[in-house]
Amino acid sequence: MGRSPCCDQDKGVKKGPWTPEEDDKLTSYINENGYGNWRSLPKLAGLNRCGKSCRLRWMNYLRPDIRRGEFSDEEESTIVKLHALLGNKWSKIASHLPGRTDNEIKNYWNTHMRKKLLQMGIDPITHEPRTNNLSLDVSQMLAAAIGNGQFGNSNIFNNNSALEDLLKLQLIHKMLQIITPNAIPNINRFNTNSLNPKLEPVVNSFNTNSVTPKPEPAAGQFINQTANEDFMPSFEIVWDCFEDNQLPGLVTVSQENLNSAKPGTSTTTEVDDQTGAGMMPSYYGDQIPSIGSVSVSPETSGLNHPGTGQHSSGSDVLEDWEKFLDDEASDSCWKSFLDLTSPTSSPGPW
DNA sequence: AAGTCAGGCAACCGCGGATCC
DNA sequence: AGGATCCGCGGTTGCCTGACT
Repeated sequence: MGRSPCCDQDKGVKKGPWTPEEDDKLTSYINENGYGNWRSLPKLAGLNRCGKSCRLRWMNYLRPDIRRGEFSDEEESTIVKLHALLGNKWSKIASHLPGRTDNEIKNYWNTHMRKKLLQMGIDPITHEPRTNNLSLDVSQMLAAAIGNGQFGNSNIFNNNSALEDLLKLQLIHKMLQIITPNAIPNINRFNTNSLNPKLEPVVNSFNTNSVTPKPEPAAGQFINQTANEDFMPSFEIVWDCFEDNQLPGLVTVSQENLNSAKPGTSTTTEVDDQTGAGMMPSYYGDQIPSIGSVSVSPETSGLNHPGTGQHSSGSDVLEDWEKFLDDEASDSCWKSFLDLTSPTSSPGPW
């Protein structure tokens, strides 16, 4: 009845780092015979190892199609998006990155990308800004300036990855919201391409410039995002898997950037095929994107309402902002921005 | 030069679903 | 049918290496 004991129960099997000799034995055995039964493989290959260990070594290191080395911007972008969609499903994420292993992606995420997102003020778990939503309105300086291409040749977008650029842009936007609540347009989507960054604001329902105005809340009224539909902004949740390439609460990466990760393939199709379209509604059911998803009057912003819990979020932004300013590249970014927005600069769009 | 610390990564561990007997 | 085992996955550990003091 049943099977013989698992190899885990074998006594005296070697553990720890693999030697080149062991690698050779495993590689040559699999090259000759293939793999299938990992449990019996070590004995047949002449290895004093657990089958599990052999499988891991082959899958994560010895496989001929393994691609090692730095992750490209495109790969990073893909990982972030897939992680936002799938969570810590490293094997599923790896299946979209040819040559990369789940273990490698997991390690890369934990050591590099998680840190990077945190520095940018993004929660690596929820993929939402570690801030709350403050009132936005008026000047549209950021949106208009970039929309007019005035930043097109500036240093605001350096030779960073598209992801870094987008996250920095988002942080600037968030900071401006705090500095001048009610003065910055709500922006749902940041579209960019590597050469000519372009920002397309999706006007919020409470903006003075709103296209489809909705009733203002009473002064002092705090809006519950999910409970009060009347005050729900007309934000566009258009993250149809990868159709619009929008991270929840984050930014929209251009299709061009995404496609470049896997030329000639449609990421949207792949994800749909493997996860099913039904995944998205439940996802959004629990995690409504926050940037641009809520608009409140000046009176209802966290800055004016201690105790709403929004202050701590604001200080998070300040911390992130300090980190951002510590970044050398930010210097030139800020200069460009301040030059543009100072009274002595050439007339802006506002 | 030696000691300490932190980051990166390969490998192990434990769990759960799939499969076998 | 149900217990035993396999397989794959995600989380965690621990070693190695380079930077810093």
